[in-house]
Amino acid sequence: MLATVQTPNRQSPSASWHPAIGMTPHPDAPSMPELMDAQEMIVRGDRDEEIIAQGDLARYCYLIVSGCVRTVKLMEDGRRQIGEFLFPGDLFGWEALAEHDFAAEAVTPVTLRRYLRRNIEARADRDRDFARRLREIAAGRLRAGRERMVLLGRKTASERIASFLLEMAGRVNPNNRASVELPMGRADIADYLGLTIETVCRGLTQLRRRGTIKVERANIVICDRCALGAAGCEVVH
Amino acid sequence: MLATVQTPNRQSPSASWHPAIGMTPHPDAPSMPELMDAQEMIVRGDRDEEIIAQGDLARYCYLIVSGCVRTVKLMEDGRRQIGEFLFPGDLFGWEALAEHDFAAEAVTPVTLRRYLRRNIEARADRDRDFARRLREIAAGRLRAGRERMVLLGRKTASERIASFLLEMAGRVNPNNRASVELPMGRADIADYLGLTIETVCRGLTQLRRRGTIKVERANIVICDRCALGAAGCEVVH
DNA sequence: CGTACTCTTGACTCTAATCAAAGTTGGTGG
DNA sequence: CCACCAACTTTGATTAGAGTCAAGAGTACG
Repeated sequence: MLATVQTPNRQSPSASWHPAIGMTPHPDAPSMPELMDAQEMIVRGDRDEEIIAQGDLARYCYLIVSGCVRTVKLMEDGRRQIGEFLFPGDLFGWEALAEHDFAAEAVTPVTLRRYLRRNIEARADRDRDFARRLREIAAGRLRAGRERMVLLGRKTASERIASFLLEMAGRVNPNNRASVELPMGRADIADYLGLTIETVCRGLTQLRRRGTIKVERANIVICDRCALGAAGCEVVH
Repeated sequence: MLATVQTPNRQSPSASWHPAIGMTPHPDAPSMPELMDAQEMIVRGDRDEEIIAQGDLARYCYLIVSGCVRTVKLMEDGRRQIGEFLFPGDLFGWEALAEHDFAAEAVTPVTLRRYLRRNIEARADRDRDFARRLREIAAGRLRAGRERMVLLGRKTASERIASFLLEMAGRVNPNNRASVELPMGRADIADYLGLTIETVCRGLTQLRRRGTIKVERANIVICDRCALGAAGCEVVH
């Protein structure tokens, strides 16, 4: 759970004020969306590193520059539910109240751009396009959430797995949707889909035996996109 | 699937332009939150009436004045997932893109205040407090959604039922949390919790036999709030 | 080269779904 | 006012799908 510090050319004396991650200001970081003030910082995190802890004071939010992040909710007895996997361009943590109600962890090594939440709010107050953009982001998340409730509440194990592969095929590498390099392990997939590791494996095996996909650890090749859509109860319009 | 028209003292000639619900403008309707322009209307809906259909052009959104509404997503084979139950003061449908991605139906007879979505957007653009309020609403929904993912993905049937009763106890009648008059039937509860009707019944029976609750059709009395919290894996802070 | 993971497969168990039927309740019309 | 019907709820018996437990196969890394 340690953090790596990106060190561009100058070192900030106030680099250690974040509870979980060491960091350094970085003046000319990539500006994925049409963001933002000064005071933002580039933050790096190793695999499995905690970026936000559940219950953290919600001072910051983050934009993913590279890598993959999972949001996690943990029950007291250890049961775990992953809320979403996030990818470059995704903003998270802005929608908190006083405290973050979920943890965010690096699935792969990540580069993040960190913002003060109050700066986000301030910018939303004075910039209507930005505010509108925030509403769109929120709307998108709400839609995705409803779709996931159908998955978690009503789909069978194999349907969940097929849906998952299609979702990842669209998100991980939008250029080549026929092949996915999954950044997360089977345990994460299971906790995302409300299943166990074993059931995820069996589901993948089943799809492989049918010739719908090829599986080689993290690398999934989608051989029959239609069959996968059907297996995942994809709604055709 | 018919709609009742509230007829105050004057009749609008343009009263029938909504596909699903007949309606009449009403100049002095209750103004639950700090809303809004003219052009809003009071709409009434009977039990089980469809307010928004999945795929509807997203022109309107609604504020609940009285009654209870469910948001529904339907799979092609009929499996159903209820996203949320909404109560007076709740706004829904504002977070759509071009089309509504879910249906909204009246659980009980409802009174709604209808707004043009573009008016909401316009008001958000020029009124920063209103925009902020919208963000807060969205944030609340996102939080609730994550909590529900834990429920749907990781909780057992009895845990879901206990959690549900506590949630409703807090929402239906915040004054008296010891007794809940559930507005929805067992089928709706089942589709909200990702269970079957039978499992919901058995769960309630189990809680009743333990003396945790009393059940009389829609009326639930919570006898042992602590036991119910424990049964629902309520997180204590 | 061995150790520690992660992934996969198999055998068995158990929770919740399915199928079936018997209460309850509320509304309607005689 | 009462009887009947339809819808909803509850309970029981059985089944099926996913979880648990256990062990083996691959891989990555020191």
